[in-house]
Formats: sequence, structure tokens, C-alpha cells
Amino acid sequence: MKQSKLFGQTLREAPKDAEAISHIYLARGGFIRQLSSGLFSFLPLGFRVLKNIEKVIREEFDKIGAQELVMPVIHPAEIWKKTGRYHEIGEELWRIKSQGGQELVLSMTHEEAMAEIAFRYIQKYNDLPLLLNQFQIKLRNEARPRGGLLRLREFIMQDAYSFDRSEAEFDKTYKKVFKVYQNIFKRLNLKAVPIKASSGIMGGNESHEFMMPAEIGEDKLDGKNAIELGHTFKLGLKYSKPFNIYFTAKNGKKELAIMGSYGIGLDRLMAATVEAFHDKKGIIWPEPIAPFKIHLIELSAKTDPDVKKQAENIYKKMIAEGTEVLYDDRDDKTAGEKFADADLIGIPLRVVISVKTLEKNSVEMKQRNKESAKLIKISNVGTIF
RNA sequence: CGGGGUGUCGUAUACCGGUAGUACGCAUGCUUUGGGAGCAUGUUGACUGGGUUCAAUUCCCAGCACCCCGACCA
Repeated sequence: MKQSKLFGQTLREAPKDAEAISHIYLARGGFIRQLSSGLFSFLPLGFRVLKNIEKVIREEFDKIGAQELVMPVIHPAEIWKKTGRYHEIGEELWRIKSQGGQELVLSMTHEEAMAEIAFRYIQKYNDLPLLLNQFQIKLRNEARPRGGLLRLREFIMQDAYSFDRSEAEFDKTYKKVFKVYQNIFKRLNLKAVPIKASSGIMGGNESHEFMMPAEIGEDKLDGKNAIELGHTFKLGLKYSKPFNIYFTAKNGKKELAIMGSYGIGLDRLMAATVEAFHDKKGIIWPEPIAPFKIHLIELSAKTDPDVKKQAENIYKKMIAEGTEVLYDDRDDKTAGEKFADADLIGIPLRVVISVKTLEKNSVEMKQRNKESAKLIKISNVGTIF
């Protein structure tokens, strides 16, 4: 991607209302744009990060055989009445009506919708165990959205649902997903501590929250603030019973499936990552979810055709190799501004090509999380990545 | 939902009961180019409604929006 064509703009000033560091940097870097309280658009840069987070999560779920599907965000109130949650949950659940007067709700989670599907397709013991996963929007009429992406009215959640034949089998599944969550946070270098939690409105027996210590967090962990990154629930028969999710066991008798659910808020995870990885100059993305892997910067290319030529060559080579590269080809920006933007955006590896580096037939490489830079011969550039 | 705060160009802000200013951005030109460059020219603004007043962006009231603290939170 050529930066001269990149949609979005870095900002020198933080938005007046932004207080959380993740909100400030994501807004200044041109990752997100606020539409209203708790409602944000993801600009191309932010969307790339979001998609990368999704990719990491999907890869980990694929490893344990989860199948991906997607369910609607508008549900008939009927299914929420079946479990009683329609009346248990307060104003946080958006309630709307169709033209014909049908009562509908905007989904804040998908246990009911999932249970309705499971009821139809789970029939025999061989259909289980089953693990289904989706990435879908959740809508919550929050009394107080806050902290940029930390608490939203609309967000994208990875929510997986498991069905098992016995408690013992469920325990295995639960442990597997638990491990998946630990792997996901590990890949992002995030410290996420699982703690037993109340399952609240979700019901069921027990649940675990994955908490990341952070100044800005809303929850408490050992007396300190923390951000809830994920939550796993042992739902037992809470949904299986009202939705009649029976399977025929080996002995021919009907038995209820045991259900679990597992959720991670992608938007919040992005914000939490910035909270964990930044410095005074900007974001320092963990490699797996960085919007680009390499930030290629040319300096003085307008006055020095050779720099331009070499930079274009390296760019083309990287593209040909499939390297995700953001190429700062802007000729109306000074070196200082380019560096400042690069630090703000936070791409892991910066490659600078200038008159100075060309004198030594080299480019300069610097990792975003390191202070020092080093020169690499241009002839060796291709072998680095 | 309780408490507090804030609404001024695209962004961040200043001043003011009497023609609204600065910086950044954006546009054009020239000069610049290793840490947010220089000069010139141009560009755009008082949340909404009501009240007080000769006169309101400024004071008062209401609404709306946004932010923060708390409650709630999957």
C-alpha cells in the first residue's frame, strides 16, 4: 500500500474527548473514527488490524476443529422469552418492532439463536461433541459507553458455542477452549489472567474471565484495574432445556446436550493491545496483528531520483513476495513528519531508504520496539523477511 | 440510571454583551527534505430552541450531543 493513497489521516492533536491512551492513539493514527458515543468506524488501517485479530482467533479455533457460521443480529423476541432473558435483562437489550408488530431484539449475545439451531440439527450422539464459532456484531444499549473502543454499544465479538454429551466430555471441551484463549492472548503478547467469575445474566454454573492488568481497566484484579478480554461460560442445561436440545444416546434414550459459550470482544482486544503496547510516540503493534509488517520510508526522493528508483524497486519486490508493506512515498512530507507518523502508526519494522543509506548501498532497518537502527546492504534486503 | 463537566472553522484552542482571533490541517506557488520545515496567498466556525437586552457566540432556561466519576455489565 502506498501511503500517498492511504485513506485516513494522522492527527497531531488528540480529540478533545479522548482520555484513554488507546482511544487517543487509534484516533490520531487514523485507525478509527467516532460516529457517536460507543459507535466507531474502522478506517482502512484499523480494519486491517481488526481483520488480523480475527485471523489469529480463527487460526486457534481451527486447531480444535471449530466450525464457523454466522447468525443474524436481529432475533424474534420469542426465543429470548423462551429462556426468560427477555424479561430478566433490563434496558441494555434493545427491543424493536417490525412493521407488522412482531417483537424483535437486537442481539447482545447469541445463546438463544445458537440453541435454536442446535435444537434442529443435533439429533444423535454421533452429532456430538460440537463446537461452532462466529464473528458477529453485538448490540448493547449501554448506559455508559467509555474509553473509545473499551466499552461500546456495537462491537464485533468472537462467540463460540459447544455442545457435549456428558459433564466429563464438556470438561474436556471447556479446557480445550480455555487453552485456545490462552494461546490467542499469548500470540498478542498480552498477559491475560483467568479468574473465576459470576456468570451473571448468562446463567449456568461457572465462568472464567480473562483479565489483563491495565490502568484504564474497569474491573478489579488483585485490587488493581484490569480489562476483561474474554469470558468462558459453563452453561449446563440452561439453554438446552428450554430449547429441547436432545440427542439420542447409545442406549436409545433422549438426553440433553451440555452447552458452553466463549466470547472475546475484538474491538476491546484491539484497544487493550494498544494499552499494553505503546510509548510516548505511539503504538507498538505485536507482529501478528499489525496493520502492515513493514513500513518502507523514502526520504528526499523528490530531489534524488535514485532514492525514488531504489525505493520503488524494494517496494515492488516486497509486494511480489507477499510482504504486507506500507510504503511512505509521500513527497510533500519532511523526514520528521514521516518518522513521527511511522512511530504513531506502530508498524513493527521500519525500513528507510535515503541518500545517506544509498551512499553505503544500504537501507536502514529499525524495529519499532527498539532504539537502535542498523544498515543492511540492499542486495540482502530480500533475504531479511 | 444518579452526580459532575463541556459544546466556537476539518482538528486543537483564545477572547468577548457591540465586525470572532491564533495554530495545525487543507489548496496554490516558490524554497526545503534524517525527527512534526520556511515564505506568500487562499480556505472554512459560535449545537438547537426559547428568554433577557437597543444589541447574545457571550447572560438565563430548556432540549440535544459528547466526556468523566459512580451504579450496572455478558
